[in-house]
Amino acid sequence: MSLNAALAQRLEDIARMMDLTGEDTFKAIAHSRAARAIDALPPDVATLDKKQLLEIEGIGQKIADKIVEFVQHGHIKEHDELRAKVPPGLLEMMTIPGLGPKTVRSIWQTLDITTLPALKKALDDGSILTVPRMGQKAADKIKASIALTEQGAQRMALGLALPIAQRIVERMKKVKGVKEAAYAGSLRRGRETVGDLDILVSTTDPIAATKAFTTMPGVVSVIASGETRSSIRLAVAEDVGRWEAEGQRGDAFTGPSIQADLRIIPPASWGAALMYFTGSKDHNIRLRGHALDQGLTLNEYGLFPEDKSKTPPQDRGIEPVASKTEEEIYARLGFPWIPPELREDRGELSLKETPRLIELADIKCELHAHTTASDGSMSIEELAALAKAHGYHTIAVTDHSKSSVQANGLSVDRLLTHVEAVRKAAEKAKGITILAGSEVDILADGRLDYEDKVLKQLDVVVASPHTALSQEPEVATKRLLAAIRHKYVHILGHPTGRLINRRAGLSPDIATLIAAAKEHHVALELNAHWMRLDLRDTHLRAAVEASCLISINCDTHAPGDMDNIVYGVMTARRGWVTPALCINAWGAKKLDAWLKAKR
DNA sequence: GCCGTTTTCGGCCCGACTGTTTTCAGTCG
Repeated sequence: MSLNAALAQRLEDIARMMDLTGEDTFKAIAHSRAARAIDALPPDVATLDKKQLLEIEGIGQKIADKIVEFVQHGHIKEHDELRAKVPPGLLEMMTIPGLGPKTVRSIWQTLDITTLPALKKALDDGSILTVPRMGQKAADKIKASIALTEQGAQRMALGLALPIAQRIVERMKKVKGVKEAAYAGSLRRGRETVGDLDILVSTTDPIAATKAFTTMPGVVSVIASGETRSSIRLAVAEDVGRWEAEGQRGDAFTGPSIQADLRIIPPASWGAALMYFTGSKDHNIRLRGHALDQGLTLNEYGLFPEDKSKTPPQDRGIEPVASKTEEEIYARLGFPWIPPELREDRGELSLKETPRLIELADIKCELHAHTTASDGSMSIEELAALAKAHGYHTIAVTDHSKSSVQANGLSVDRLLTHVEAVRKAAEKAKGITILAGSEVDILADGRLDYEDKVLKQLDVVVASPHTALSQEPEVATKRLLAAIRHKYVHILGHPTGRLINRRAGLSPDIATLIAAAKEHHVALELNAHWMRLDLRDTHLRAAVEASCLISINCDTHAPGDMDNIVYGVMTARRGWVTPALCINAWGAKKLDAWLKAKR
């Protein structure tokens, strides 16, 4: 775990323990906000002095002192003191959906329950019912929620969630009375994982839409169902690398599932609702603040004049000043339209105009792909045909190097034979450039898996770490720096080696890598596979600020893999990547000149 | 605890749904 992540965890724990001890809620919120700010921070906090810390939004004198204390001593006194007061099991209890600080505190003080097993016992023997405001229904819900958490319900990867959401949207569009349907939430913002699916529908027949939603195939339970909102759990099943909603299941279903929420939106409020439910929460809070500054109030029904009344304006027949489209609401507040991927309260409201971020149509080549020579499923010709079908001008054949034994990596002899075959295919190919390259292993000590005289013969070299992915951050930084500084390396492939929800990967000092990559004209890869998305959004943002080159690649092994570019582009946009900085968006000539400059 | 183009004090986003109440607290997003 990186220092930033460890610190963010401490601050978040402080916030949660404050909730539990009945401390001022706003104090807890402030710590929680600071935790998120630290978590999204590209530079290592240890490299920042107090003055720089204070420049970060949401960090003031007190929290800055706590950060300095953590960096210098490895712990925070206030954290230690709270830990002494608050049993650790309570924090675990609070991770159960539906169990908030008030309820956990109430259970703690009434029954002296401080662990999850003790809570389960109280739920089973009925003693939980002696807690104030705790009835049988609430107890049943908590019980079901614990069961769900224990079976490992975690945030679903973007690449698994998006196809499911798209299918639900298509289904809802066919329901009688439905005018518009769309997905929102973190999925629309392109986050690497999503907790649930937010589906928005505007319709003349809310009852039909609600019924269609709560009874569609795959629904295992209906969590809530009202006039404007319904929540369900959907069973999902693996299907050729994707997950999809399965057929109807009984109550006993305990397999993987995801929550989906339906919101019924009045057509006149479509833009306001889309904005509201797209979030992020922090972006919305920031926007509302700006609205209040201008004597306006913003909710999911629109932007209204603020008049301090307790009854919401839409319930008093007050006309919004903007509500139909996102564009008009942003414009009325004095902002350009902000692309969903940017709405994370990371400075996007300082933009004077909508930035020209990278788009799917900008991608013109794939520079990291495998064939049957190593662990891919396509021949050179099939790979080239696929790239051509995607409208690309160039495809790079980059099979694994010799140390990747598990991936049938190529010995020097096999590589040279393979390069011959690639060159022959390139001569015959029409309308596409085929490059001979390698995805060469960066060995644990930073050396590359082939000698220089071999690498020199290749058109493109992608250097990637595949083993020793638990190295200490300092060792990993040195290792990757060595690869970046290597004179024949073009691209640093999936730099951290992480696998979402499965493997943390390396935690190198990203700022150092970015500076070196910039200096040595090396592109940092954003591996577009939804299991990787490596580099991640915050790293990319730091790279963009340093004008470092980015390469978005699908790491293609099989025909469907090139479609993962969607997730790469979404992630790149979250990192504010522009077409100019993305070498895959360059024309063939510019790319060729850049590649040859290293030979 | 943070923050400030009316503020260094007094605010801090806002609404839906559920369950336990009988007018509202808690949680979520």
